[in-house]
Amino acid sequence: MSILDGLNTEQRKAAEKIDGPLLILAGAGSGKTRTVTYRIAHMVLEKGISPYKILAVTFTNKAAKEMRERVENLIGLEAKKVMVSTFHSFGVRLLRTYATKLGYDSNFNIYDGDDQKRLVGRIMKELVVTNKQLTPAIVTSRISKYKEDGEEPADVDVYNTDTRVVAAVYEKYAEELIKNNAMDFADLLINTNKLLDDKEVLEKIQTRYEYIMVDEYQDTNNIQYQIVTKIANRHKNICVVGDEDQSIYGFRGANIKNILDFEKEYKDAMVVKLEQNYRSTKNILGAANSVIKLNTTSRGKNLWTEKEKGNLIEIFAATDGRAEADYVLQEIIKGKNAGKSYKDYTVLYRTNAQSRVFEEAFLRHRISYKIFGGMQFYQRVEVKDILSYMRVINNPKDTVSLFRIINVPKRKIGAATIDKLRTFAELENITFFEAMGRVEETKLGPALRVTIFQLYETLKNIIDEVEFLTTSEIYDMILEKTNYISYLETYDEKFEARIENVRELRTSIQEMENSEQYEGFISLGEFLEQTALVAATDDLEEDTDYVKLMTIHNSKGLEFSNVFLVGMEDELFPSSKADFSDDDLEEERRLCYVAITRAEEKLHISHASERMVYGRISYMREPSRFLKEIDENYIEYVNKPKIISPKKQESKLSGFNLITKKDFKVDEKSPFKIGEKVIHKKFGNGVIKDVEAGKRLVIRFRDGDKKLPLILAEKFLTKQ
DNA sequence: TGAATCGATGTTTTT
DNA sequence: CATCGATTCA
Repeated sequence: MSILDGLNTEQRKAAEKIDGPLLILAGAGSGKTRTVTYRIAHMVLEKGISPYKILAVTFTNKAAKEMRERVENLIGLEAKKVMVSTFHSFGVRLLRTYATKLGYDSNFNIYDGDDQKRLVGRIMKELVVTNKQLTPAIVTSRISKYKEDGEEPADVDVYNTDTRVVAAVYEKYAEELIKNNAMDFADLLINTNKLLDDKEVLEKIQTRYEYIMVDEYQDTNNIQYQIVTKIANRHKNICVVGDEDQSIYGFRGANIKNILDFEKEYKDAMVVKLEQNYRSTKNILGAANSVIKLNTTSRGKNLWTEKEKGNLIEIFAATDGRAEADYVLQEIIKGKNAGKSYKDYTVLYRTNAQSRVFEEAFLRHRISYKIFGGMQFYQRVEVKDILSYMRVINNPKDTVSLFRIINVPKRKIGAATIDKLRTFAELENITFFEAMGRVEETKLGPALRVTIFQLYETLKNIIDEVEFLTTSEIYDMILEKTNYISYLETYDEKFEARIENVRELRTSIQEMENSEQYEGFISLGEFLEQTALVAATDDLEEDTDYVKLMTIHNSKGLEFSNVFLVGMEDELFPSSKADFSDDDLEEERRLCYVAITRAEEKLHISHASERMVYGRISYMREPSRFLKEIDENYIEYVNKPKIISPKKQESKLSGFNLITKKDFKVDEKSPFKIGEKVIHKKFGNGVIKDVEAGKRLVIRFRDGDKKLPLILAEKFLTKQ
C-alpha cells in the first residue's frame, strides 16, 4: 500500500522519482496538481523527507494555496512546513532579510506598473525627452524588457536616438528605485537572483531546500530560470512541471526554451508525459488538439480522455457585441431554469475591455457575476491614494507615492512647489520627505509652508507610532487626518462607489488581520506586500454562486464546466497587436488552446460582425482564423450563416449595416451603387452606404464610415 | 501658480 | 469610452 495508489501509471512514475532532475510534461487537465501534491505527500510520509526541505514554486498565490491545502489533506499539518510560494513572494521574503546586502532597506516598497510609469514619466520630463512616440508606457515596457533579459543600463545597445534615450531613462530609473527604496516586479526577481550570488545566502538556501519543484515551467523567464538553477545546483533534485502548449506569457519575458531544453540542461533527467485528460469531453479535447497541432513549437503529445463525446461546440455568430452578450445571457438563463447554477458558467475573453458589455447585460438581468482582473481593486484611484499614504508611512523615501498624495486632497501644492522642495532636498542632501519637515528653511510662501509642514507632521506622527499601531488603525488615522471621504464626496459623479471602495479597503485589511496566516495582526509592510502581489484570480471562490468573467490569461490553471469563449474575431483574437510573426501567432494559438481546454462539459464560441472598439463601431469583423482551424467534426452552428441568393444580396447587407429601403435609390451619375461592395486601396473592404448626388460616396469600412469625393472614387476604389 | 476645461490619444495579455 | 495632457482661466 502506498499513498501513490491513487495515481495512474504515468502520474505514479513521476511521483516516485524523488532524486535527480525530473521533467513532467503535463497536458491540460492531466492531473498535474494531483501528481505534484501526491509526490510531496509521498516524500514526506513514505520517504521520511522533512517538509522543511521542500520548496514548491507556483505561478499564483491561488495555486500555492490550493497546493498547500491539498497536501494538507494528504499529510495533515506537516504540510504547513513545506515552502509553497510564488517566485515573487519567495523573492520578497529573501529580500526583506538580506536587503542591506543590495543597498536597500528591508522596508522597501513594491512598485506596480502604474508606479513605474509615473517614475519613468517624471524622469523623461527631467531629461526633456521630446520624441512624442516615446510615451512613459512604451519606455517603461522597454525598460522592463531589458530587465527581464538581464540587461543592465550599461549593456543596452544604443544603435539609434530612441535606444539612447531609453537607455538613459533606464539608468536614471534604476538609480531612482534605489533612492526611493523601492523595487519593481522585475527587481524582485533580479535582486533575488543577485542575492543567490552571495555565498552566505546561497549556502543557506541550498542547505535548506534540498528538493525544488517548479510549476508552470513553460512560463518562467530567464531570471526565474537562473534562480531555480542556482538553488537546485547542489542537490540537483529539481522537478519542473509544465506544458509547452500552454506557454502564454512570452510578452512578459517567459522563455519557452526553458522547458523545451530541460533535457539538454540535465542530461540524466527523467521525462514523464501525462497525457490522460480528466477534465474535458472528447469533443472539446478533439477541438483543442486540432488547433494546437498547427504549432511548430509543439512537441506533440497525444492527449486523450476516457470521457464521453459530450456536446458539440456551439458557435454563435452575433450581429454585434450586445447580441453576443444577449446570447450568453440567454444561455445562462436557460441553464439556470434547467437546474444549473451561475457558478457553472464562465466567460473568457482576450482583452479586459470586453467584460463591459457582459457586465451591463448581467446587471440588467440581475445575474450575479464577478469579473476577475482588469482594473484591480488595489489599483483604483481612490484605493491607490490611501495605499500611497500607507506606503509613504511604511517607507518615507518613496517619492512616487509621496508625490501622488502630496496634493490629494487638494492642498494647493503643485508641480512648481514640488520642484522647489526637490531642489532644496538635493542641496541639503536629504530626502524629499525630510525637506518637507524643514520647509521653514525654504523660500516658499508662508501659507504653503504651513500646509506642507502640517502634512509632514501628520505623517511623521504616524510613522513614529507605527510599531504600536495596527494596520486598521493606521488606515483610520489617514482617513481622519486627511478628510479623504469628504474630499471624495466632491470628486465626481461616481463618488458613492469610490467611497464604497475605500471602505472596502478597510474590510480587506481586517480580513487579512483575521486570517489564519496572520492571526490577528498584520504589519503595515506585510499588508502592502499582499496588495502588491495579489493576482487577479487569487480570490476566486469556487463555491460562490456567480458567473465568472476573466481573460484567457487569467483562466490558466483553472477549469470550468461551461465556458463561453467570446469575441472570437480576427484582430481581437488573434490580437491585431500581435505582429503576426510566427512566434506571436503561435503564442496566440496556444492561448486559444488554453481557452478551449478550460471547458469540462460544454464550450460556446461566439463572434460578432460589429462591435464597439474605443467607443467607435468597428464593422465587418471576420471570425477568428483560429475558429476555422477547429476540426468541423466537433462543432455545430447555432445560427448557420444564411445562404443568400445573389438577388437578395442587398437585404443581407441591410441586415448588418442598417441600410433602409430608401437607400436603394441609384444615382445615375455615379458608377457606384448603394449596397455595392468595394475595395479601397487604403481602407480595405467596404460597402457603399450612400451616394450624395454627383458629389461623394459614403462608404462603410471596418473602422467606420468614410466620405469619399466621387472624383477620387475611381482612383481608389475597385469593385469587389 | 493652481484649477478647470477641452481636445487628443490609445489597450492585448500580468506577477 | 475614458484617461491624460496641454491650454487657458482665475
